[in-house]
Amino acid sequence: MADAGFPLRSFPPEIHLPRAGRAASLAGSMKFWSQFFIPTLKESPSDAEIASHKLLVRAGLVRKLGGGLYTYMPLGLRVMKKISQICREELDAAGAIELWMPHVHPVENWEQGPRWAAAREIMFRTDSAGAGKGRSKEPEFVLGPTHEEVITPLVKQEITSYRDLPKNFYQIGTKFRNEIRPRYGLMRAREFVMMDAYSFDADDETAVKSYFAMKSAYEAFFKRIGVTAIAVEADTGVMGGSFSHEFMVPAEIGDDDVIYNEESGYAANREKATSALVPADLADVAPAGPVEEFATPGVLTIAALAAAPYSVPGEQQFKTLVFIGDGKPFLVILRGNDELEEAKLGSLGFTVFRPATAEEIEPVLGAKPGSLGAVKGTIKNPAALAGVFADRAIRLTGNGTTGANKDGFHLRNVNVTRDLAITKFGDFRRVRVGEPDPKGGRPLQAKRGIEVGHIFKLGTKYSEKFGAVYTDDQKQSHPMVMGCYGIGVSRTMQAVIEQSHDADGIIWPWNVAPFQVVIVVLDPLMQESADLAKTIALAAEQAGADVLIDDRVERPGIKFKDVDLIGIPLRVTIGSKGLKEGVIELKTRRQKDMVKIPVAEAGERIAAAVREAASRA
RNA sequence: CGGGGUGUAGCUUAGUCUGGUAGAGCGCCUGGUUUGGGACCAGGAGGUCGUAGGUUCGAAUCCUAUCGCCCCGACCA
Repeated sequence: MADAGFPLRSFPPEIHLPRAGRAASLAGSMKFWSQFFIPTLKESPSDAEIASHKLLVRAGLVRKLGGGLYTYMPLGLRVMKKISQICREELDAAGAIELWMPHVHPVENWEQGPRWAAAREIMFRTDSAGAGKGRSKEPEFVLGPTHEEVITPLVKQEITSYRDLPKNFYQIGTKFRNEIRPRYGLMRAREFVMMDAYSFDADDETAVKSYFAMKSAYEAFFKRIGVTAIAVEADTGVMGGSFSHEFMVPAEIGDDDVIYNEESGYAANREKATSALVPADLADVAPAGPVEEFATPGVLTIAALAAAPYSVPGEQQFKTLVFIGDGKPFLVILRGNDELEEAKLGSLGFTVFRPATAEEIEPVLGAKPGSLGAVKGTIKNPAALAGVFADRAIRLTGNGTTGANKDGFHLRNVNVTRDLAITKFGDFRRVRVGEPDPKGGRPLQAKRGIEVGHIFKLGTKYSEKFGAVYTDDQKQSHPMVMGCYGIGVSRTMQAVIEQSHDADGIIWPWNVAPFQVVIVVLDPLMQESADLAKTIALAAEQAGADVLIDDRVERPGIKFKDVDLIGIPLRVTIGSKGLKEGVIELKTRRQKDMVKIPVAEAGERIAAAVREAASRA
């Protein structure tokens, strides 16, 4: 068989640009499909549910090792590198400094930190009973899910003066979380790639500046990689801290609900979202009379009390929930028809909390679930309670009904201020679509989103625990004010696919495409095709594109299908049919139509197309 | 952790209810015909039916245990 002029691997050496003296870059490294490795699949793997997960596998970007564990294949790795590099550039521009920390942490760091109790569940750790395997004592290690417990002691050690602040350190690397249920490919993985950054400031004012500098860097980052991500107010969760934004990619398959109103600009994670349901100047309803007890045999639910013969509407009931926070029971009071937003209990300051069991409830309140209440004087052992926390919305309810803390009895004419033993009001209910938004009073809407980034203003939670203090110009010692910031790099790659694909495959945004130009050589054994491919590839590469040359000896259908699947933005087709007319074809992944370009102008025109695409990206 | 499903060739799967020679498509290998949107013909290789025990003359199939994976829920920096 004639190998004349091909495969393209036999390129004469002079067309390879010299490496010496060039900066390290992905650019200028054209690949030949026949020499590269892009194992595409016609069929979707049976364990993939969502489009982006199927495409990740079908396009040969990743392969699964086990649940939530993935190999990044050569093509996928190229995308990951590009996303990381853009992330790096934007963070550097914002003044952050890259470093690299171990991902294996001594467990002591975590035991000393503020969130060990809450975080240990999801952390991989060495077997503390590992002794007896040859060594009498095994040190214990955990795999880092993030690095506050490493960076804070480091900064404590290295930075002691206000002159060295502020500082913002970041790294891009592997993170480990033993997710209870990994799913959707890279969306929720056990091992994943994340950028994490940590800012240290002398005071609150500059810490806020650092925070918003990072917010801007994030916005620039997501814009550059070509993904729509919106910043929404978020719950601080286990991280703690004073405020927080999440960056969400809108997508049906997202894990989070974003509550928003387009006109007012309000946007928040449902866990954090609030509404203007309760007016600030709300006056209490006048009591209709003294509290009355009445028998409600067998009535254990809000719905049962709302039904005949009692007919007390849900919003006229007070719902009493019992939780155990750091070992002590506490109560949460909501309107009967409202749902608890459990994340909001995080603001109460407990390290860990969970719903109480029926056995735990009875000795404290004096009744079983279904007849519980918080009316003064009815609680069996009020001294045992860590507090009674009431959702503000219960103030909308006057002369309501609640459990009597006596099985089979309820109380009516219950009024919030007069009758309930409330420690503190707060926002604990889940908002509903249609309620007035807190910014402009317009109706709230909801959509699903994928969380791809998260920024927190942490305050001094970690610096105090680890003693990360500095001395100011008055010789006074203060804890540093911290912020922490994360971007899920691998998750972002999948979010891009989820947001940018069609029935044929992925449509990569220019800046993160594994290759920006693919040259489909339909007759790779023809010398003329091979020569032209070389010329065009060089021109495209010199214009700044990463070039893939499909030099495989395959039928055209297979080549076109593969190219669409892997989503390369610009496609140049060289075929004998076109060459007879003296033309090649140029087509974008996004558009169906193609333009014919005279062979003589090919290099120049392709280079122009590359420059144009790059300038638009 | 609770509920549901599933495990058969590299991939997608049929067969399991009702026990009796393990089948197909894709992919792969050989030869030929093809050649601008996942071709066709002929031939071929490839399977401890997740694993371990049990029932049976006989188990992919029935029973028990166990492991993996997927979905729903809980959970989720």
